[in-house]
Amino acid sequence: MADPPRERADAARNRRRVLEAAAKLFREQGVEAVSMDAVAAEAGVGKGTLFRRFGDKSGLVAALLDDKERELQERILSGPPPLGPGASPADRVRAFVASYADYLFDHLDLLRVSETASPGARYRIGSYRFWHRHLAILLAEARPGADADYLAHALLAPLAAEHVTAVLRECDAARVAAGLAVLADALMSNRP
Amino acid sequence: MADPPRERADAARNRRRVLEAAAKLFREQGVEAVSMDAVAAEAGVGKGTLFRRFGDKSGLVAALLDDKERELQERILSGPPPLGPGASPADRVRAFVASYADYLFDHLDLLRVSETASPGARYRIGSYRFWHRHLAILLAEARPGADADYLAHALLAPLAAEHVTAVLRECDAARVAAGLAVLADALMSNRP
DNA sequence: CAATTAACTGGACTACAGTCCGTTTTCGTG
DNA sequence: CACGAAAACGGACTGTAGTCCAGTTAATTG
Repeated sequence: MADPPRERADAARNRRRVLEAAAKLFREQGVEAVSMDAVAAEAGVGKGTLFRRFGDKSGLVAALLDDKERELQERILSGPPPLGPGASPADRVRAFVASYADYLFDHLDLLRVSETASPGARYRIGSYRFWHRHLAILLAEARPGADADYLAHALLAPLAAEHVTAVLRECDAARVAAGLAVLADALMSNRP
Repeated sequence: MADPPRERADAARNRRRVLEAAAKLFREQGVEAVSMDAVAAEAGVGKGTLFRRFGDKSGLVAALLDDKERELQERILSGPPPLGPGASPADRVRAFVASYADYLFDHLDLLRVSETASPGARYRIGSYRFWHRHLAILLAEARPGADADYLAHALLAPLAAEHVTAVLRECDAARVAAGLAVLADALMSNRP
């Protein structure tokens, strides 16, 4: 019934070429310095192809991050506690914030570009929805009565790549991680 | 000794023209839709002049916001408590978050452009420094031992115009304001 | 294996941000 | 008022993001 719409061979070939070219240029020159023109040229592909496939730079970078991101999501959905299921909501929130911060520190440049390439990009990407949903469920469980949906957004705000980049100019990574933990703790405690 | 370097008459005239033109176009077409070319044309001024004076769109918008921003800063520095001096640090933080949120809701479009025109713009503007410093001082007083500097950044993160814009697509302003209050409360409570 | 068709391709094209630099204007000084 | 330096002007110029569409190519079908 549902025909499986397979990816055409040339399309697959070009996708691979583009991702390899992008990875190479980003490694050599830094993510921000590389233009889409340059990626297309290095990949031996027209601009139209590049944009048709990835939408914009944010999409291209997101494709490069896909594996790492999926791995973190797997650990959340079915990995060992406290990040995975089994621990208390409070512990899982703390574990998420810590793990996400690690992920962020490791891929700060890519994430910053992916989140800021177009206005509001961060909040439209599928993965933001994932992180938000995960936190909202845990917060609702840990703090019944609170506006878990909003608080999840608020807790993700200081995890924005651009925010962390700016803060890292004054505070080192350890302070940021510790501060985030304090913030998570504060939010998880049911205050009078 | 220090010669007072006055602003030249033509410079003043053009500055006024540009700000009037920008205000008009922003009002008519929305901030995002107006190009710098259009502002220069409407003002009857060359692009070079526009960029020399305001740097980029972020700077132009910041100039338009200047009055409102200064007013809020005045109220913080010397207005009545709890926003101004005299109230407890916790109350002043709460009052700041509420007042800043109002300011944000009132000028969301301008602020979003001003914060996102160039990468990291938000954190370079002088006013960010002001808000941060204010919060850091209050937090240090209310939570001795905590990393007030980092926590001030973290509390400003969900007050980013782009963040609020994105969240407003799901939560109305009242929920955002209430959520911010909860967040501020959580941060001010000295937990075990 | 030829015909069909849907998807993919690539580069010319538009619009915008931001720079550069030769020219013009202002304003203090003699 | 004339002059010269400093400041400001403005528009041509460069580089980039993103669009568009006429031509090409891969899969499918009889």
